Amino acid sequence: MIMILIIIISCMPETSSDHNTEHLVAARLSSHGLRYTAARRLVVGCLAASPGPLSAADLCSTVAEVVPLSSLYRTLGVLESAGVLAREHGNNGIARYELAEWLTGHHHHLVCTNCGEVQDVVIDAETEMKVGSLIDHIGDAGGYVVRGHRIDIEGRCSTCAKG
Amino acid sequence: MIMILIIIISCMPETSSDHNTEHLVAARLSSHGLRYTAARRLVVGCLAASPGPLSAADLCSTVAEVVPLSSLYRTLGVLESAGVLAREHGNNGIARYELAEWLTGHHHHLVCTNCGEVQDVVIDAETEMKVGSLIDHIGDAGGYVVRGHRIDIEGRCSTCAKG
DNA sequence: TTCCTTGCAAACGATTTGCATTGGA
DNA sequence: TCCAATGCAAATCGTTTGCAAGGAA
Repeated sequence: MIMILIIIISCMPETSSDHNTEHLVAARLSSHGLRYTAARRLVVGCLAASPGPLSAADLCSTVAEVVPLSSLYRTLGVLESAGVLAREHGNNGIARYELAEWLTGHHHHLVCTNCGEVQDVVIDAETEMKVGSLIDHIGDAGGYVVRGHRIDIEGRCSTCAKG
Repeated sequence: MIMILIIIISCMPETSSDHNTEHLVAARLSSHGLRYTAARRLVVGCLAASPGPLSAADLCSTVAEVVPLSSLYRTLGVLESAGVLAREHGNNGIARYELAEWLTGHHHHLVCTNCGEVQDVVIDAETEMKVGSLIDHIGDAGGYVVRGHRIDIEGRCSTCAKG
């Protein structure tokens, strides 16, 4: 089992920033009195390597051999409440998880209305600032104390647009 | 039972535009070979009168005496697939329904991160155009054929901000 | 008569949880 | 040793569906 784990981990793409992510997550968990176990590393690694948020089922297809479904959910729950992960719900009601923005940076989502794929997009700083300040004004006008925003851009991904 | 229905309907706020909505919905359903029954009128009426999307449970608390839960879900399903309603999922995974944008106009949502309330907001046309064109560019750059967008403004509603 | 609609109860599926066990610091 | 983490099975809960009865055109 440990060997399987090692194989899976060693097969995962790894960038230099991943090392930093690992370190930050470890520190965060430790400061919450939580351990950074193999299963948790595996989940964080998968999410760090993914171009967009993943559902429990998505993750399960990668980690099922080492992490049973119920443990996967528990892992996701722990990581979410520690602020390491963010959860969101697509239009089908299924939860998807991604690394929290303090780890990945602020970004938005391209959502394919055909195949359901979700892809991260980063907006250039200037545009983000423009959009952000417009949005903050709108929130204020509605009597809200604005804390943030989510933008989902809906359309057809390059694959589905061809069909 | 019919009397209860009449009482509930007659208690609902009704604006001049609601009459138009009724008419448009009736036409849409009819063109799909569907009937605009009392239960469906009731649901459409509730949603038209609401300042934001409602969950099945929200609706149920209003209509439970006349529409059992399973029928409510069926009603919502039929109205959605006829394009009368749009479904969305809050961060808790529970489905919320609202009238489709061709009935209400394009709008966005203020989401209270504390109490979960969702409120519609309309952005003035000029701002919407600016934001919209920025968003379309971003989608294009990501290889998407952009069809629309959703903006959720997150913060604390005026009630929760006081606490 | 035909077909849409309804209601009840049962089924589903994603997610959560109780409990006993394992394992790391 | 102590407490967090795990695995299994069972429970939850929002939502869907099969089937038989009701109702409008």
